[in-house]
Amino acid sequence: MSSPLSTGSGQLSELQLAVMRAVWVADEATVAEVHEALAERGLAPTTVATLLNRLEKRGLLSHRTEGRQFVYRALVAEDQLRTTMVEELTDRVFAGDVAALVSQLLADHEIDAGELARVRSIIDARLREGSDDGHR
Amino acid sequence: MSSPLSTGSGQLSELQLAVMRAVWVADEATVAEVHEALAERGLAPTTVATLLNRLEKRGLLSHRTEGRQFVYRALVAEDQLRTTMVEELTDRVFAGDVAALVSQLLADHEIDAGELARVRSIIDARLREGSDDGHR
DNA sequence: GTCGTAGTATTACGGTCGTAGTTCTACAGG
DNA sequence: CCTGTAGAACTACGACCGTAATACTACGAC
Repeated sequence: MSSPLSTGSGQLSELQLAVMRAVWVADEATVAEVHEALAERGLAPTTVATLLNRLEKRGLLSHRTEGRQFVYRALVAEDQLRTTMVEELTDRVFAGDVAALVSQLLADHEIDAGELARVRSIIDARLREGSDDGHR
Repeated sequence: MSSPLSTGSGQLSELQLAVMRAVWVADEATVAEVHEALAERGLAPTTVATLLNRLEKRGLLSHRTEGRQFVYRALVAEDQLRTTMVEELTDRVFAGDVAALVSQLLADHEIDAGELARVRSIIDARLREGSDDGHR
């Protein structure tokens, strides 16, 4: 726990997340590849380069030089980022009360029964697992 | 559905939320009162005034003049804001997959059995309620 | 060796946020 | 009437975001 995520505001914007996603799915990606992946947004290539640059400065990406282009890699896993962002929202908006957040989610959304059952089975598994080992 | 929240990025920072909270709990609050409520942050009174001002411009607050001071009121309910913010996170980070978000929450947190049971009962109620009326 | 060009580095600009100093205005006390 | 002062209005500034134009550099083809 020393990644830039734990160092405070791990909030990424939609766009930044999109860039991260492009890198995640490709595992490694050049500026051109990320630009291509975000093609439908109509961004200039230099814009994408700037984004990657700033993300690297934030410690979320790193790059190596291959030929004359940069190949970026993520320094944080998607799960980590998700966790951090969810956690921050939970703290900010629900004062850390996870159950309250879940309630809100369930209350606000038209979740089909299948999804609900899925979630419930997750909970059941958790409950059943009891505290036999606490946490992995 | 025409509040500023539905109009795109309803993301508020920690500080902005704190200000909103101060107004929400007081129902109406002067600059001085909000400043007082946020006292532990050690902000200058003018800073608080600026915050309130900008929040008003964003359409989240309004004020009336009483004597020589401003009395602010929230134009959006806390629930609305919560809903919007959670929704945005769900979309951004989980592509709208609420169940995935819930899974993540359950996986990442050490939620005590009581909380889990609470959440599950909410789900059960939902499931039981079936689709008898859909939504009020 | 010169030059086109791919691709990075630098710079920019308008917006917002956090933060607050400075200025203006008008009520209250003398 | 004059003035202190409370409190709002205006201005500011560094940081970061979205966006990108422009500048630079070096490889590859002649």
